[in-house]
Amino acid sequence: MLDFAILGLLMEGPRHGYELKHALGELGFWKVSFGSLYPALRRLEKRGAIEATGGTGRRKAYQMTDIGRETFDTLLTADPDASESDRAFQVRLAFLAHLPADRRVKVLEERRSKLSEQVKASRATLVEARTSTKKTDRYRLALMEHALRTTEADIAWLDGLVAAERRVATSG
Amino acid sequence: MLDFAILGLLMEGPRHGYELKHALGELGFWKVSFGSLYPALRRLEKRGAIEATGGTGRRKAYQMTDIGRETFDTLLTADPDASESDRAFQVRLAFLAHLPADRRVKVLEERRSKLSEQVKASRATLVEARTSTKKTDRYRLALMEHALRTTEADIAWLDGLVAAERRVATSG
DNA sequence: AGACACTTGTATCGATTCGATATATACTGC
DNA sequence: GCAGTATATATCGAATCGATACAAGTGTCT
Repeated sequence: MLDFAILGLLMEGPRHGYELKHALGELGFWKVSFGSLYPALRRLEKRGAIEATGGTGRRKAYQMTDIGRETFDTLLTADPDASESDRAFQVRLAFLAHLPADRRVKVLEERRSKLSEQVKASRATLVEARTSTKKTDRYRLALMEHALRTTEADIAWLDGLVAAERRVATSG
Repeated sequence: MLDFAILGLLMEGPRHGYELKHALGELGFWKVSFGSLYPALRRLEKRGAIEATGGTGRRKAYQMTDIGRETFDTLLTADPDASESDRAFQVRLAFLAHLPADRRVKVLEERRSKLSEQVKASRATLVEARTSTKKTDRYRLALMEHALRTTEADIAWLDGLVAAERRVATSG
């Protein structure tokens, strides 16, 4: 998953570790640690997916290999199973532009339907908590409500993305 | 952190592993894996913070010990450093009721100020991305905007909690 | 009654990721 | 020339994940 993210970024040109960390951090949903990043780079290098090209000074720039491009494409194309984590989806979305335009909406809609399930379950739990004889702690109730509202907001956001996608498809 | 969550739940009475997992999952922000949970239970047991009491059938119910209550109180009272993760905050919030009422607002406000910082940084990055010569990928832009809006919503939510807190303080 | 699926429940394995820390150079403002 | 910050790579131990195994209990269809 980190591997996929790294490969995605390297698709646009060589980068060194520090740069990769910041590029990922800028996306706003994940501050990768060096303890994850450097091992991941070595992992990818060992698999032959990336290779180090001399970088200026201390820098060690990495670039894609043919194997890397293949790996990226495989991961990108593999249809996401139901157990995909939030983070995995967001990473996938970050590189969705690499997927053929006609397959993008499907990714968004599958995510949407997963979140809808979550909302359903979440609502049921809330009702349960509110009507239960022994009343739930108010902070925990607040957390549950917040989680629900956040997921609903995520769905609305996805709807916006789908709409934008269709707009681009018809106008382009 | 998981340890703290487990202790917090056990403060309200004995539970077995499976129950703990579901109770945490219901909060909506964390589906703990068994691979985390069972080792955590063994960890806590070894430290003497919890002890197994016979449970029905296969079940192994755990309950707090004096050491456990001490540990929980220490973790609860320790003021959260700046590097506290999202999850750590949410867990802390779940058990905020155990903290004396007059100290709760401070926890919420510290969290708020941390998120405000994040928003500031996030806005700057967004402006950068939008005005940059080479335009940022539209999906990545969407992710950045969404992260920003989510954080703003979190802040509004916290404001609501603070308001509720003060209301309770004056009325009670 | 027997067969089947599903939920409940504990447990462990390897791999990933985190958070902290070490180390050192480059640049920036005073 | 000095302090402070940003840049940069690296590694360690511990926490967590995701998958999987195993098995008892519960319901339900025929």
